[in-house]
Amino acid sequence: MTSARYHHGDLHAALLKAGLSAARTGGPAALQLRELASAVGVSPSAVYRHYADMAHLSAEVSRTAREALANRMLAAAEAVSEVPRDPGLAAIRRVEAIGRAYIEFAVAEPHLFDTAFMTAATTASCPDSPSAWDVLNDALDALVQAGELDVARRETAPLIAWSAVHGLSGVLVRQMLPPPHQPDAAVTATLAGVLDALNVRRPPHAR
Amino acid sequence: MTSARYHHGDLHAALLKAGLSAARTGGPAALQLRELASAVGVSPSAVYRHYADMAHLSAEVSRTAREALANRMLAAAEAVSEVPRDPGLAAIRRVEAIGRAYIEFAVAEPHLFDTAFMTAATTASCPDSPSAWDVLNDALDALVQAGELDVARRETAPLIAWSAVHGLSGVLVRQMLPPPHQPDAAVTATLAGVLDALNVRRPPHAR
DNA sequence: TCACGATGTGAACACTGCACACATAATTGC
DNA sequence: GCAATTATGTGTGCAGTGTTCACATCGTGA
Repeated sequence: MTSARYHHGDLHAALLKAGLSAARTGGPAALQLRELASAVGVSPSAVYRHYADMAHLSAEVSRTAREALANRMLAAAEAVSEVPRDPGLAAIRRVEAIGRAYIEFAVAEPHLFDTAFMTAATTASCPDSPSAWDVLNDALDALVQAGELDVARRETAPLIAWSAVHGLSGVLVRQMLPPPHQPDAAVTATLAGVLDALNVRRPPHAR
Repeated sequence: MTSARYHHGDLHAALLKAGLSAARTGGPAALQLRELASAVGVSPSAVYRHYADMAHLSAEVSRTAREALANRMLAAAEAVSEVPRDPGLAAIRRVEAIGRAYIEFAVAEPHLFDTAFMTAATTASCPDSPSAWDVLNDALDALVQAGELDVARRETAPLIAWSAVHGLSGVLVRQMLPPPHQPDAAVTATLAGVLDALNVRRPPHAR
C-alpha cells in the first residue's frame, strides 16, 4: 500500500467511514461534503464519482447508523441466557433487553441516533440489512410462541413498544425533561410500562 | 396604515408569521433568512434588527409551534364534558383526549410538528407560555385527585405517557411503519396501552 | 428645527453543494 | 508490449446560503 497515490483505495467506504465519524460527534449537521472530502484527503468533486449526491451519502451514513443500532439490539437479545424451567422468562427478558439496548444506544450516541432517524421514509428505497423493526418483531414472535403474549395483542404490540422506546429515546436525547432528570429510573419505568401495556408478566429481577 | 413605506410596521411579528407559514409547508429546512425576508418584502439584513441570528428566529418559530400544540391539547381537554356521577371518568377521558390531540396535531401538521421539536433543549432559555408538558401534568394531577391514578405511579406517569405519545407521533410523521399502515388503529392501541401502563381503568367508549 | 436613535438598504465576505472541462491512473483490446 | 478506453481525482466557477458593515432613511423628542 503506497502512501501518497493519485487514486484512493476505496473512496466510497472511506467517505462513509468519515461520515459516520463526523455524525458521531456533530450530528446530521456535520455531514458536509467539503468537510468529509478534506477529511479523507480528497478534492470535493471527487465525492461525486462515488455518490450521486450529498443526500445519497447522508442517507448511507444514516442507514449504517440504523444498522449499528439494530446490531446492538440483536447482541443484547442474544446475550440473554436461557432459563432452565421457564423458557417464557427468557423471551420476556429478551424483549426488555432489546428495548434497553435501543435506549442505551440513543443515550450513548445521541448524535448518531439523531443521524439514524433524520430522514423521512428512506427505508423503502434501500432496506437496512438487520432492521431494528425486524429484530423487535422476531422477539415478539418468540414471546407469542412461548405463550407469554396474547395473540390478540400481537399486532399492536410492536407499535406500542416501538413508540414508547423510541419516544423515550428522543426525549432523553433532546433532553426534553424538566430538571428532576433521572434517566435510569425513566428507562426502567418506561420498559415496565411497555410490559404492562402488552399484558406480559413482569419478571422480578429483569436484569 | 399606508401601503409602501420605508419602515415596516412590525417586522418582528411579520417574520415570525412568515416563518410559521414556511415551516408549515416545508419544515425546518424551509426556514431560510433570505426567503423569509423577501416574503415579507424586506432586505435580508433587515432581519438582524429584530433577531440576533437566524437561529434565534428559528427558535422562536419552533417555540410558537410548540405553543400551538399545547393549545390544541388544552382545548381538547376542556372540550371533554363532566360526567354526572363519575368525575374520575372525565379526568381519564381528558388524559386520553390530550394524547389524541397531540398525535392528531402531529399527523395534521407534520412539518410544523417537526419544527416544534427540531432543537435540542431550547426550552430552558425561554419557556413556552402554555407548555405541553405542563398541560399533561395538570391532567395527571386531576387524575390523582379523582382517585383514578395511584400516587406511586404519579412520578413516572408523564414520562410513560409522553414517550409513547410523542414516539408514536414521530413514527407516524416519519412514516416509519411497514405497509400495513393503520394510523387510527395505532393511535387507539397506543392510547389504550398508555392507560394500561398507568393502571387506569379503560373507559368503555372513550370517545 | 434639528439632532438622534431606530430601522431598512446594498455591497461585500466566507461558506455551502454542485457542474463542468481537464488531468491522471488503471485496465482492456490488439 | 503498446495504444485506446474507462475509471477516478483535480481545479475552476456558479448559484445559493447566513452574516457583517458602512450608509440611507424614517420617526421622534429636545
